[in-house]
Amino acid sequence: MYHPRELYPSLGTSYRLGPPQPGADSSFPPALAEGYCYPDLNSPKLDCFLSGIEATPHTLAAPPPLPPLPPALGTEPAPAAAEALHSLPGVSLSLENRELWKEFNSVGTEMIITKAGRRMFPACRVSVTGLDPEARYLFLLDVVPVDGARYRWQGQRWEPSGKAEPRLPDRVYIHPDSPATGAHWMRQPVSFHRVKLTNSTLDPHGHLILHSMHKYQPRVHLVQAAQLCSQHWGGVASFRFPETMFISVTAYQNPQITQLKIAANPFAKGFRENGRNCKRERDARVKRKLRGPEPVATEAYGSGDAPGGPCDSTLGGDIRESEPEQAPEPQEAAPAPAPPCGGPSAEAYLLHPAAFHGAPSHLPTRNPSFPEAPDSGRSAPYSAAFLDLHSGPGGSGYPAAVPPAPFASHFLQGGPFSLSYPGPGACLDVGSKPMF
DNA sequence: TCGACTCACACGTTTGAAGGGT
DNA sequence: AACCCTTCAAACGTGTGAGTCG
Repeated sequence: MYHPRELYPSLGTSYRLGPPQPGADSSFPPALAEGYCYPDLNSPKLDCFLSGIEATPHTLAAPPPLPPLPPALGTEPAPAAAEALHSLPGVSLSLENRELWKEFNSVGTEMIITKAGRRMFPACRVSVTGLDPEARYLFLLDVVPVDGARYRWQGQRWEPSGKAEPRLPDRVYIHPDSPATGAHWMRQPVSFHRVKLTNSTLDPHGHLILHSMHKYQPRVHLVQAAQLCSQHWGGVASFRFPETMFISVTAYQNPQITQLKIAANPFAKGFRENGRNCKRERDARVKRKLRGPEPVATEAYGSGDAPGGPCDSTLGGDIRESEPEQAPEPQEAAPAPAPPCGGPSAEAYLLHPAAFHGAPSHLPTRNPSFPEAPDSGRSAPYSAAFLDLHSGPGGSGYPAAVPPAPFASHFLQGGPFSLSYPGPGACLDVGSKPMF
């Protein structure tokens, strides 16, 4: 694996990547292994469809040492403007519901994962600026392991308790509006509330597959794509927000998180203090049941807005994100009647996103010809069964102002992209190392 | 025995079809 | 015919707690 700092020494030392710093985070303790290198936190985990881009795998240099981890979650200062880099100059992302995330993060965010798939709450909701209004972009979300440890709740806090499980198939969630114009994306916040997390390794629904009791970091990727069936992808930028880090669980461990979720998530309204599903009411129901038939409840059941209950301003946008008035212009989103695109290509990605969501018939298979990454501890990547991303010029249709940075080569080799501060609190990642 | 996981459950929210009015 | 609005039922999203598994 390459590290951008080695490839591009001019980036300096504050590139945000590295092992946890002891004591840096009150909620999430440092990983077990001292000096553990983040597997690929700072590289877009899109190798599920990028790994097959090149016919022959790279010969890898020894992994360079990694710079330190970002400081405590939620307390991270804004990165220095000159340290970020990507190939979409001027583009910045900000986390819309940052306060809510920070509230969860201060306790230690947990995300339920189930066999059938569970939504993330809070959801990643970002607003973007600096896009070319005319150009088209894809918005992607993925979740990568933060370290090589498995965690256990010790009553008061999360403690590392052993090595992490082997890496699972990498999956990427594609925002349903993709591809859409920059104007569309900048018109309103972009919400990923439909993303579902699962612990089912054979999940057929395309949910993001995670291990329980592991720490993860969501990332948002922005990819410039000239058109729906584009053979050439343009600039790429990847963002992560430290406050969105979470531990995946099958049942909540920290009661504080449970209370926060109930308070903030409208779907859990029934569990609030005055809800019929709150513990007191449920206990009462059980007692009544034991005594006899439950009388019809006629008491005025409150609106569900518990006193002091949440006023999650993000929910409206999150949940109603796909409402008609926010739906893209027909020619913008145009996900429906797609022209036939033959052969493996980026078109396949756009036309068959399920392939990258893990639909059974399209699930990429491991490519044994690719050697295992030397420093990641991960298994060989999944080959791109449907994508053959062609780099280079020729009919991309990109504005001249945009560097002709082919998607594939960007992720595979990195590049001397112009620098741009990603937005308040956001850490901007860039694919600067080969994926295999 | 214990921790992690699964499942059924009750309840609230969201969604979209159906119907009626203008 | 084309809208707009309201109603309603089904689907979906929640946390809970009992049961299961290793």
